[in-house]
Amino acid sequence: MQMKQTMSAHESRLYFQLQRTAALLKQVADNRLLSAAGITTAQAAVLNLVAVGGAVRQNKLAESLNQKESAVTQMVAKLGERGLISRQRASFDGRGWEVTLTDAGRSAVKKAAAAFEGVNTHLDELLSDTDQKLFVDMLMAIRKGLSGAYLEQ
Amino acid sequence: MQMKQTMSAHESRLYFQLQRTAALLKQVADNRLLSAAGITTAQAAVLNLVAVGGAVRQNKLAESLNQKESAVTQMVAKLGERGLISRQRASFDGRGWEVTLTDAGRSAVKKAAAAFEGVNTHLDELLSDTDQKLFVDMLMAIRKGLSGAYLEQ
DNA sequence: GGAACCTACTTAAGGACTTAAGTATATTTA
DNA sequence: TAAATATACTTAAGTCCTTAAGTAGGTTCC
Repeated sequence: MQMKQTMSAHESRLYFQLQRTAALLKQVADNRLLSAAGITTAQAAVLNLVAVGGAVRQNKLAESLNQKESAVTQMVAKLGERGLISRQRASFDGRGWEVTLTDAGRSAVKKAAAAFEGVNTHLDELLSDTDQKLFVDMLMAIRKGLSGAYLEQ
Repeated sequence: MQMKQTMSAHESRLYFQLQRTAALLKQVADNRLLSAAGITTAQAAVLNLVAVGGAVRQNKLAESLNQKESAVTQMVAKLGERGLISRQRASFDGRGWEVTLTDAGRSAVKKAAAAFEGVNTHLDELLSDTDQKLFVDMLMAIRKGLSGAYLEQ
């Protein structure tokens, strides 16, 4: 029957659909947060972790965000320049830094959270609760099945 | 009952799960393609469109990829440097370029497609056909509901 | 046929990541 | 306790995308 085609425009639909939807959703969220709070979703994610966790070490941030420490170094530097966070040397470890929010950072987080609610509300209108749960379950199944498969050697 | 929380570590589960899964899947696919064909998934996507479409204009590539023309300019420049594609002025329009594959480009596409099959196979093992269909339907529902919402003013 | 407009692409700057290699500071171990 | 190793972070270079502001060729329309 020869139904399977090699990588054509449509093949790997799941892959490309996932990437494209993620990109679109990120753009929408970025636009909203940017105009409401002056920060991006990536920045909001960091500020949020700091807001919740208090004085947070950069390696913890990297771990929570699933990113490399070098990415956190850059992000933290940028957020520091913008006056949204500050750093102090970690007690008991002269290598580490503890990141905390400034007043401006706290304010930005609050605005961002409100804007993000709008995105979530919109999402709620698009997918029912049951569907959302199902969707997230599938995402987690993919992540679980994928993680470690080819990444760590 | 106060069940709804504002942007905490977990809120927006759908959003972050989607972004994280997309990022992981991209990394896995990139690793595979990179070692098998020496190109990334983003590069493979471009080469693939050219392989299928023959002499392709850059604006068409941008449209198909859902990207800006400036992104295509850069990608095409890089692929040209690596000898995977070549460009010639478009017949009937002195502004445009037509992109075609070199032999090296054709070879890379072929290898990339084979490597991508591996990713798809892996995905097939993680989600049943029915689930995949459901999943893609949800992705499309999100995209449909989202597109145009905040992007074009 | 020339001014006004549109289209195809380019350039520059910037955001958010990655890998690889480097610098301190801690900790372990011989 | 000094040498070896591990940890926390930084730096540099590279990828892939964006927006905003070009440039250079087409097209319209009076």
